[in-house]
Amino acid sequence: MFNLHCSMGRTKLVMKKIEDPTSRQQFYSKRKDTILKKSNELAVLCDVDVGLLMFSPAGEVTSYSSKESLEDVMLLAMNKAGELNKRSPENPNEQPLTEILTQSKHEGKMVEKIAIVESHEEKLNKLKESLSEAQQKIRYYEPQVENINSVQEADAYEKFIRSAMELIQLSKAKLLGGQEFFQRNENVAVSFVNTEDMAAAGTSRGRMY
Amino acid sequence: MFNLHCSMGRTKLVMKKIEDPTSRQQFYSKRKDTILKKSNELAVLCDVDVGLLMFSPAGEVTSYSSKESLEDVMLLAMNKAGELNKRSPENPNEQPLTEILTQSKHEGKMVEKIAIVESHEEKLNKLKESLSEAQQKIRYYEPQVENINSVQEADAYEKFIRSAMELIQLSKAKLLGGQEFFQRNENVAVSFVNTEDMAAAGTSRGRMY
DNA sequence: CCGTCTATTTATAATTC
DNA sequence: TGAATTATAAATAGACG
Repeated sequence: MFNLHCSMGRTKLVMKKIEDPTSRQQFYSKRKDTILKKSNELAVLCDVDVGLLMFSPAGEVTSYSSKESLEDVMLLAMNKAGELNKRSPENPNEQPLTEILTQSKHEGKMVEKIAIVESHEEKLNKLKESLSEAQQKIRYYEPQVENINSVQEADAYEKFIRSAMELIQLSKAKLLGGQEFFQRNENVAVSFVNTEDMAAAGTSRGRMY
Repeated sequence: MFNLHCSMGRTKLVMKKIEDPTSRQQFYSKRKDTILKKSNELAVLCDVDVGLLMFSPAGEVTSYSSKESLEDVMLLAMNKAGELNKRSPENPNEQPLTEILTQSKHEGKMVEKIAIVESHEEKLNKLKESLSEAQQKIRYYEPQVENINSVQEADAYEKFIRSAMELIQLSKAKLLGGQEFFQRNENVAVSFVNTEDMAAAGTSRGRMY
């Protein structure tokens, strides 16, 4: 139900607490630096305020802020939040623009993500279906000999495969000029009797029997 | 001396404010998501507390915290040491941070959603691969006559299909007591010569000529 | 404006020294 | 053990639609 993996490098990691303390601390140190670096890049390149707090597995605090102190950034956010609380009492209908912007953006994104998840679920199911269908079909063409228990069953498989063979033979005949309908190959001879079977074979695609 | 550049991709960027507002906003959006994701990874993999606050160029606040609220993380840090207490806020907690708390929850859910999307994408890709493989195989068995342009091509298909037929014939022969290897059917006769072709057909999958 | 693609750079897990 | 190396995955800038 959740993201199982993350990260680059030789292999992917499971999104789950690293149990070995040494590895965990090592991991933390590296990743912490990267996040710090990227936070700083964001703050500088976009000229925005960023505040960051991280606790190491040992409890050591690392903080970053684009302003003098992290508190300044927090206060900014608090003020922002406070602004959102202000409503003009005389005009209850009049919502502060900032509130509309921020809230709707959040909601919008949530809805968007949920939509993506749903669409993926749909795609997944369709794909699974297609795959299962395709694999079923392949079972007809590549039957497991040990699973065939009767001549009738074998005949059913054979019929199916024969339609494919007929298609090819037909194709070859056409390519050779359509003159010799009965083809002879180095090591295989196939003869056809009527075209009904061919037609039937041609339309038998998609559904099995 | 210092890091004058940053980033991956086609070129390096100068560590300086992006002047074009559109580019800046675009840059912010992408990078913000990455930092959120990585912060979450750090929190989960290392089982530590992380708090993050980012302002967009437009002033929109994005927050993340591994705890219920960013406030919790902040308080943790404040209790930890005076490191962050350079300035004691003149209006301490005059405004409860309910808004931030709410936003944190939103972001937390966002992270979760993003994770789901990613795991789905992974599954999707795997399925697509399997399906494409299966369909490729089926193309050998159900060639589109109109797409076969040479006898050589037709021969390749034929060999492939023949191996399936041989399997069936073999199976039938066994079921019938292994006496008649050459089967005769109502309207089609197929004879086999050697098994080399089968092997060849079996390995020729993937690419046609 | 927003997604997609691709070449390139970064980040980094595993491994080596 | 831990710093350096290597192989691999992720991030992402720029281009295109």
